Amino acid sequence: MQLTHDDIRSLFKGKGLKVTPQRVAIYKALAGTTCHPTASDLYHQVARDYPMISPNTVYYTLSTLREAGLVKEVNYWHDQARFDANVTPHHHLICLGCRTILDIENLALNRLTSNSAIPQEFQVIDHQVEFYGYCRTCQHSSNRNSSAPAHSIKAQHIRRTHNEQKSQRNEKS
Amino acid sequence: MQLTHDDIRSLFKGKGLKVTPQRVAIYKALAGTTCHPTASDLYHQVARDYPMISPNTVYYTLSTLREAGLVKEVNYWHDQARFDANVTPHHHLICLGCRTILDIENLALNRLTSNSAIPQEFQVIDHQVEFYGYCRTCQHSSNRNSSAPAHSIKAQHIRRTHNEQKSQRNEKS
DNA sequence: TTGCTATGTAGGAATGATTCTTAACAAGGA
DNA sequence: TCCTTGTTAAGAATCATTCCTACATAGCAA
Repeated sequence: MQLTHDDIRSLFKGKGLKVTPQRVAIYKALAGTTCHPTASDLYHQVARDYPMISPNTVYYTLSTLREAGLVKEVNYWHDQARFDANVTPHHHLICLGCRTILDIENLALNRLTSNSAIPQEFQVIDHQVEFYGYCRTCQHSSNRNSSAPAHSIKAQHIRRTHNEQKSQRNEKS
Repeated sequence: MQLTHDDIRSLFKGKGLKVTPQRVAIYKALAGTTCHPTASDLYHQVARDYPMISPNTVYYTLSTLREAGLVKEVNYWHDQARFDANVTPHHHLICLGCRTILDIENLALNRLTSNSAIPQEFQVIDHQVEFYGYCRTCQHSSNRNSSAPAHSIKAQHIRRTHNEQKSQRNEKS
C-alpha cells in the first residue's frame, strides 16, 4: 500500500482533518508498514524527516486519526495489567463504558486454534477472544459513547474513566 | 470460590512456593472476585489488612503466581499501544518471543459475534481474536521460553525485550 | 494576496504504572 | 534453634502518556 501525498490529502479532507506535514508523515509511516508500531516507534521514524517533532504531536495525531476511523488501536488495554485467578480457557466481554471484564466460557471459542488461517509455521500456545461493547447499564448511561466506533475510544477517555474508578475506590475505603 | 487458608497453602506448596501472609492475602483477594482487578486494585484491597504492604510486593507476588500458573494476566499487551492503518476486520498472531504482530484475515473469525455464549443484553461493537505463540524464528532462538506457558511471560521480560528493540532502533538510526 | 480564526504543534512539567536496587526480614528445612 | 534462600519494603528510577500553554499554521473568506 504505497500512498501518495495526494491520496492522504484527500483521505484527510474527506474526514474534515487539516492536512499538515507532520500528520501526513505519521500516517504515511503507519500505512507503509504491517508491523503495528507503537507511538514511540512512529515518533522515531518520523523524527528522521522532522527532527523538531514532539512525541506529544504523535500521540495527539494518532488520537485524532483514531477518532476519524483512519487508524485502529490493536491493543485497547495497554494501560494496566489485569489479573484473573481463573486459569481455565475462557474469553472476555469487555465493556467500553465501565471497563468491566466479564468471563464467557464456550467450547467453540476454545477450539479456534485449529483455524485454517493460522500459518503452519506459527506455533500457537494460547488464544483469546475479546468482545468489545457495552453492558446493559452503560448502554443507557453517560458512559455510552454512541456515535463513536470501538476503535475511537481515546486513551484519554480510558485514563479518565480509570481515575474516576480509582477515586471511587478511595472514597469507599 | 471461597478458598480457605489451608486450600491456598496446599496450592502454593504444590507449586513449591513459600506461604507468606501477604501472598495468601493477594491470592485470596484475586480468587474471591471475578472482576479482573489491576495490581493497583489488589494493592488497595490487601492494604486494608496489611497496611504496611508495598505495591512492589503486589507486583512481585503477581509475577510469581503467574509464573507458577496460578494466575493469568488478561491483557498481555498493557505496556504500550500499538497502531494499525488497516481498519478492516482482521485478527492477530502475536509472537511472545519477538513481539511481532501479524495480521490474519478469516471470515469465520469475523463471524464470532453471533456466538451463543454472549449474553443478549451485552451490545457487541467489535471483537478481536489473538493467537499467542512463537513465530518460526523464535521457536529456535533464545527468545523461545519453552518451559513456560503463555501466561507466565513476565512483564519484566516483556519490558526487557522492548528495551532491546528500542536500543536496536537507536543503533540503526 | 491578505488577514482571521480554529486547529495543530512543541516544550516542559506532571502523572501514574511498573521496575530496579538494596537491605532487612522470615519461611521452612537441617 | 540456626541457616539459607526466597520475600518483602522503601525509595529512586524509568518510561509511556497526558496536561497545560504559548506559538504556529492550514484553510477559509474577503
